[in-house]
Amino acid sequence: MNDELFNLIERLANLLRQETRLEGLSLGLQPIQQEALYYLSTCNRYSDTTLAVTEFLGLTKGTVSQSLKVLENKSLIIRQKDEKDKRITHLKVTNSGQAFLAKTCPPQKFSSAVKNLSTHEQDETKDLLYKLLNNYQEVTGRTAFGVCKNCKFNQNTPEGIRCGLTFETLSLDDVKLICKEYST
Amino acid sequence: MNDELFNLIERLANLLRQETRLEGLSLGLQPIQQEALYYLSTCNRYSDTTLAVTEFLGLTKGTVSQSLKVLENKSLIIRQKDEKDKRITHLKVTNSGQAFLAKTCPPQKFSSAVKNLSTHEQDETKDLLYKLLNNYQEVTGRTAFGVCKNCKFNQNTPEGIRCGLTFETLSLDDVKLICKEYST
DNA sequence: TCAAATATGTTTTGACTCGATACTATTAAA
DNA sequence: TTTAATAGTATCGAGTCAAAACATATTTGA
Repeated sequence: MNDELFNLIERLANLLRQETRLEGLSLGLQPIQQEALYYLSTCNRYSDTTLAVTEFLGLTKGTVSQSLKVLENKSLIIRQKDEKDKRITHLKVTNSGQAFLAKTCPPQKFSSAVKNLSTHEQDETKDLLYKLLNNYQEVTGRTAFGVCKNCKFNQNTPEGIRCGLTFETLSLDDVKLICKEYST
Repeated sequence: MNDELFNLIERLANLLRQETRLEGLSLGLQPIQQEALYYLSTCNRYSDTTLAVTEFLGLTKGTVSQSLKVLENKSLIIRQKDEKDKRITHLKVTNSGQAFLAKTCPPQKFSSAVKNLSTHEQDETKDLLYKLLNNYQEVTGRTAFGVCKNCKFNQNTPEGIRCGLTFETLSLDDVKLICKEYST
């Protein structure tokens, strides 16, 4: 059974990677670079660093550093030094980066395939994969990476939404993003 | 929605790849080489060629040829010339190849994660991913790769099970394997 | 019948990925 | 104030990958 699930996920991932390779051809972007760019477009301001990308992709920081350099050279991201901690550099997706992602991510044929499932099936698949991923992340002991508003540190106070870790106020857009400190 | 599904599959695949990398360390096997070996252990005698592996992994035949050379050098597979068509070479997994796969494929932590789902959830996930993969393969126009016994060419005659394409008799083990001619 | 087209597969080349290691700079801790 | 930890970059070598050229074997078709 886990055999079959393993096989299915591998094959879906192979197809995705293949389509991603084609979509990235126009800008000369490799699959892994597109994944990094996509992640940066979905994460919040606590999670837009080289190290966060490293944990998310499951690679080493040296490797990721190189991929990010490519994205910067192509003006798809820009670097912003952190105000308080000068070791940290924030990575922000530029407008042309957003434009590229809007066209290519998720790949068109994948979206078509998803649309051929019923709405109920789509929801069901999402829930189940989410459970599986959570289990897997727990077993491997990795950073969970979840959506801010579902996090146990997320506090809805009379003065607005707040993060219980940083004590900063969060906007309605903020809480939709992915955070590396996510915990349940 | 397809955004979320895309993201989930990518992340599961990243974790799998990472674990695969670790598991392959003992034999010096790269993730893609392990995937090829795993495929060869699950496919039938019509689908154990360089070209079939190429289609399955979605790479080019030159690339795959190199990965297979590594597997052969490590005595995890052997080559068998086809009797009828001398262009074709069949790739068979050796005993040590099978032993390696039994230990590492699917990765242990992934299996643990799957076991934390209920039996019903596991079945449900499998069915949904199977549907999604089928849709995706259809949209991309790729070879489907399905299990022999579910194929429209599979014929259950009084003289035994037969393939309607090759007209060869199939054993009970044969029909459990993956075939590149699979069609519904 | 026999040349042209097609199919299976290998080899080579160059761009890129990746982990490992060593390195710099900044911050935290003892 | 040393010492350790954190964030990140640079370099190296092994390996992936697509593309192209190549070698054989089979099929097609005039």
